[in-house]
Amino acid sequence: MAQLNSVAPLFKDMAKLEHDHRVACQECSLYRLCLPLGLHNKDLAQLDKIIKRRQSHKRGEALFTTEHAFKSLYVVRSGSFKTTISASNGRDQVTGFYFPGEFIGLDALYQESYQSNAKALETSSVCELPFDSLQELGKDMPQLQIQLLSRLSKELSGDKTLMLLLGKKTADEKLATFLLSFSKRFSERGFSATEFHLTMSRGDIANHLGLAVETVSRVFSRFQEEGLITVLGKETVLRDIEKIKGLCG
Amino acid sequence: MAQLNSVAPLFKDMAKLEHDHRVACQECSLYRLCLPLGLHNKDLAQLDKIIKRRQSHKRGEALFTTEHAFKSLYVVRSGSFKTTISASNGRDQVTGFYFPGEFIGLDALYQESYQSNAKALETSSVCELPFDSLQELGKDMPQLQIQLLSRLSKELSGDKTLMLLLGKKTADEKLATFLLSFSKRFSERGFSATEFHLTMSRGDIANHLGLAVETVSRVFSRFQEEGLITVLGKETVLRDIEKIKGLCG
DNA sequence: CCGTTTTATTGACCCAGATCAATGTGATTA
DNA sequence: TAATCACATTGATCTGGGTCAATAAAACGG
Repeated sequence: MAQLNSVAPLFKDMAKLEHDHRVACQECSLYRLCLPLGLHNKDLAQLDKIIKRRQSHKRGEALFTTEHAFKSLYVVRSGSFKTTISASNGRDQVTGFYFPGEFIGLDALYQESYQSNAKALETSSVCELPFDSLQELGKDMPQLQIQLLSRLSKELSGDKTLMLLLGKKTADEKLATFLLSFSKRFSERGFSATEFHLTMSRGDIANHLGLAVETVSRVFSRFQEEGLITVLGKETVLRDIEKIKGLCG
Repeated sequence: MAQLNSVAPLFKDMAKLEHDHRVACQECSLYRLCLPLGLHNKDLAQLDKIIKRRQSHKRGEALFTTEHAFKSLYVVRSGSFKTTISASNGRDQVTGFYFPGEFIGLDALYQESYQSNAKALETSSVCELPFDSLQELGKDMPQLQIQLLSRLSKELSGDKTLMLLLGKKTADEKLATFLLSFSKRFSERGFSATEFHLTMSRGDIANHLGLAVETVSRVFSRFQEEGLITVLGKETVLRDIEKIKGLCG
């Protein structure tokens, strides 16, 4: 489908985020989206020392599961992840998608045990923050604690919004809200707000939004017929953002 | 209904929590459920100084709304509250119910503006923690920061569980889960795990669980027919906790 | 205490979205 | 490059729980 050719270069840009994983916070392109924001240079250097910059995870690989012992928080460095929790009967819920600069594992620190499973959606890398060291560092770096609190609070706020979505919105509203949330997050990261690649499967999207895969597929198709979007598999173009906004409820 | 007489004394005990609202943290019966847990006496005294112990709020009265300027976090001292967020079109979602010792307003600190509305479900009182002072105090009281992080993380974890409920559970499973969650929280507060008073309306319960009022009413009735519970308006007795557990999914 | 309003229950009916089924399409391996 | 497999789309049908409607029963205000 020719009209999607213009999108391709973007996905190459995306790959640039998979830069050398040893680069320090100071030079990291994610700086302004990440934990160190607001830290003084000296403090930043301290923080830098405790961060383990890790190998990349392949698509489908677990970053952690509820079976693993809690040791670290993670910040996405490149790529994307999903988190899930499971009911006793095997059903599970995709609780979130995570992009560069976002924290994974914040719900673990209450009981110091992972409450969810995190899995890479594509080849992805993370910065690992050993929680003990982070705690230690926080004792004489109040700004770091404040940043952490702020991150937790942000995720909390997002989750409440998701409760509204899951509890009160129709399938159309859910999809529209989902698309706009991604548009916002991509543009915050310097990518196009209207043309992007959805790294997760339709199944993951459906699960996250409390819908059946078939419903997601149908709504995508209908949105396309109505000229709101263009979809070709995972490549997505928002053609009428204003109208999509109007659909969010 | 005679079999509910035995429940009455409990609701009187409940009223005891509405004790003198000037009592200091050190003597407060909520101590072990509340923020100061783990603080040294000296620190506790410091914290005590910044807390504003406030008048009680009447049923239906707002503790804060998204219109109010963010100034404080609150801990429920007696009674109960609900929080809601609103979609643009007027629909709203009950995001949580809050009991003595629980924090309200944690989702506000990211943007330093309230993201939800909090309303008293009965005559209730709170301890007000001015955020500026709390922040200041946190700078040389790492244990306090850790407690705060822990509280946020706990709420986050609870919200993920609620996403699972909203996205994946049937009406029966939702109600069963709801009842058990209350049972747990009541018993943590020294009340009966099997006999309690639900302070919120059927409408609030329905909204919170993503159901219609009529459905909640019907499931309550059916659970009663099946001998799982006894309900008389808001008075509730769990008659077969094990079977209810089995229904949670 | 009574009249009014709000909240709860119960029944009858309906629909958004789930489930079932068939087919298509794209990735992965050899 | 064909075979396999996981994922996606589309259509047909079904159903859990929503909506509408009619009481009933609390809660409230005077």
